[in-house]
Amino acid sequence: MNIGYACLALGVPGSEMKSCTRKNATEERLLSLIGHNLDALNTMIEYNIRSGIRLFRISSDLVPFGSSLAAELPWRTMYGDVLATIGCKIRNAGMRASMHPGQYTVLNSPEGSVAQRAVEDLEYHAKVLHFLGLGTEHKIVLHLGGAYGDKRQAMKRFISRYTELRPEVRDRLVLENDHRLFGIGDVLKTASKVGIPVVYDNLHHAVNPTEESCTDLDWIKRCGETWTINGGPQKVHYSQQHTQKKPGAHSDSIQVDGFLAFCQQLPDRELDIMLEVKDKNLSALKCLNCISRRGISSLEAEWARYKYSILERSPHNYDAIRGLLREKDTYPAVEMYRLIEMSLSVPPTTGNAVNAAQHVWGYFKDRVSEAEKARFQRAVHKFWLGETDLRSVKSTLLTLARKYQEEYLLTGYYLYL
DNA sequence: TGACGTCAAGATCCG
DNA sequence: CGGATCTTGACGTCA
Repeated sequence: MNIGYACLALGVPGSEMKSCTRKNATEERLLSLIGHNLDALNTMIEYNIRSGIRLFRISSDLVPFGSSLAAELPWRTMYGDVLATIGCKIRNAGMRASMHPGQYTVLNSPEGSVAQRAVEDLEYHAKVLHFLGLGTEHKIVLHLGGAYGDKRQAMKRFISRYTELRPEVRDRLVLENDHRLFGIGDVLKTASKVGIPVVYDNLHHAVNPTEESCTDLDWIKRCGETWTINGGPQKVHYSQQHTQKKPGAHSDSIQVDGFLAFCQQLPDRELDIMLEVKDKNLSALKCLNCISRRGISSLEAEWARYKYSILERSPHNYDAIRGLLREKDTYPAVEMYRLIEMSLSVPPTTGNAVNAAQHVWGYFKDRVSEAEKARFQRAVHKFWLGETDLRSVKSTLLTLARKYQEEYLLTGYYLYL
């Protein structure tokens, strides 16, 4: 079973994507952005391989305005080497990549120009995967589109537009249920008419269920039948409801117990699970560490990345986790992540937050300029007085960590959580 | 016409 | 001036 995350990685220096607005989008600028983003993608792929993550969604913004302004630019030739390198790494690692145009790519729109732009957008996505040298098991996930007051008609229009797509696009396209209009029943009905594989999204289903009273497992089995041999293993999307926000909003992190319960009822066959969650790779690593025994050193590495975030919220749990990891012949993954989740669910007290920030400050306090020192102290002081929030203290520290290349802090989670 | 979702760019504010 | 923080942009549908 592969578990993956979408588009960007936290705590991976050099993986940041860039973009620009339409009015600043000269050819020159676009080409340089594409070069930068390909390097960033390469960095993320290398991180994934290092971390044992073998499922990854490539951001649609890899090529800014890829289906319009940049569509005719020679980025394939200019960046042929990086493209080949990235593709090789993905294939050699047995990693599966995917892409997912957003809610604004609407193939079934009654408006011809909207549908045409959707076609161009899908062609752009297929081009990225093709230029990377990836086979058709590396999919493009799409929603059915709009309803326009007549769902059946809208589903029919999707099918007719789908059949007109170029084979390069059609062979990669898979359909996902959405959280508002087309439930998994609608999607299966539509997809089965033309043989499109279906991605089941559990949270979309929870928010927008299909009439029939089926469990996640039932739907996953039914979707499984749509995945043929050359399409690769079945894919599902898994996410959890954010406890504060409106129904359908993704949680900040995947709760390990909910995830394990979901996994336990899965069919006994190959399945790729794409997590949709704010903390991205952090949850992917967590889930991987919890479903397979990856050695205590893997947990120690995780602890090193989490520890200041725990220190600022729960010094008690900080000690408890250190205690857990002291037993070298155990593998207390689930216990450790439960303690981490428990800690992260409460906001830091002012005193603990300042204490943790001072610990982190210790990494470069001897090297910084007087001005930087003053800036940090002022930020802490204002936070102490309640005049600003912790984010400003952390962003000051992040700026310093970048400037002084403090790898340990840049690859830890404290500055990003 | 604004909400929806998501990210970084761009604009502005501040010491 | 440089860095922190806020607002805007990009996209289409629907209330």
